[in-house]
Amino acid sequence: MQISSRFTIAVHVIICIEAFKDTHKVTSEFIASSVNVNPVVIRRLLQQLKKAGIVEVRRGSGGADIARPLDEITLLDVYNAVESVDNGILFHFHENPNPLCPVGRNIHAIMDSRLQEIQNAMEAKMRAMTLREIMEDANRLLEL
Amino acid sequence: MQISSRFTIAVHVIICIEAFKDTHKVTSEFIASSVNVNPVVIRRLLQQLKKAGIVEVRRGSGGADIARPLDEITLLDVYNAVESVDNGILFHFHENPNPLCPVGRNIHAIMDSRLQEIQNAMEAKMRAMTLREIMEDANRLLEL
DNA sequence: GTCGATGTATCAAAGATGATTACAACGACA
DNA sequence: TGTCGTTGTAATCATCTTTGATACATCGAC
Repeated sequence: MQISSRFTIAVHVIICIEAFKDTHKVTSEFIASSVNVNPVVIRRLLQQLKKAGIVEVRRGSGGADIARPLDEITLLDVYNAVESVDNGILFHFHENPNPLCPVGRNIHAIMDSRLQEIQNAMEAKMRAMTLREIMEDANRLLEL
Repeated sequence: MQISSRFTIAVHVIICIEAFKDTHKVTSEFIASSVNVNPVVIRRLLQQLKKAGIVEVRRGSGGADIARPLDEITLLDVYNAVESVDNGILFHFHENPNPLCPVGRNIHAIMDSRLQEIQNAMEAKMRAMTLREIMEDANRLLEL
């Protein structure tokens, strides 16, 4: 099972907002045409990013801005803003292991800390990547 | 989006096979009652684990065994056996970014290596956890 | 040949995703 | 103040994935 495209789209959205902030009014429709999805999908994502304090969106006049310095936004912030489900637990556990079986009774005690450790490793990597680094790479490519 | 319960169920299945190998015939029905799912779900999982060389399943007489030493089976082996989709790519990318937009044209170049790095961190953790360690923890709990 | 179990097809139910339409509310500006 | 472009959001739909469930041919041991 894969992590949904909302995450990669969200990064795409942020890069667009930053890259075109001086030359275009970056509306949901503008972003949607770069990502190639429906504008409503972008608006919904922008709402999630706004709730997380990552972007600001202007009603009426239209357009969006980044809400805080790029080096204070990590990929984990973006991920949690748009993907987080069920208290941010990555691994879905089968719901009702049989308490009458010794294994069923103890499977959580056996696995929970390990699953958490795996998730921590992934999140640590994401936390170490800031939008600033990503934007620097992007600018290098966009200028060519 | 969460990783499906197939992964945690698969680990549960393996622990059951190992824990009860001397005292029960470990059939799909037996395992299903510990996990609390339909036996067919277990049989499908056993097929995936068998294809990965992790378990052996006996037709006719019934029952399953672990196919190789527990310290040569990692959580990553189990994960790949039952969850792997789309060449093992964890992050689903939006399909058709606009090649006429500089950002759309370069989004893969900007993100692919970073996404891979995140996935690598997660897989490295899983590779470092063997079924042997897990079984040792399990035995400690099951004996109480 | 019987019997219990596996291997697998098929269908249904439920949940998530993303596309799309529609429209009220908003803010800037003439 | 009224127009206009845009956002915020609801509603609906098709599609996909997961899981549950039934059914049954096939297998291996006895």
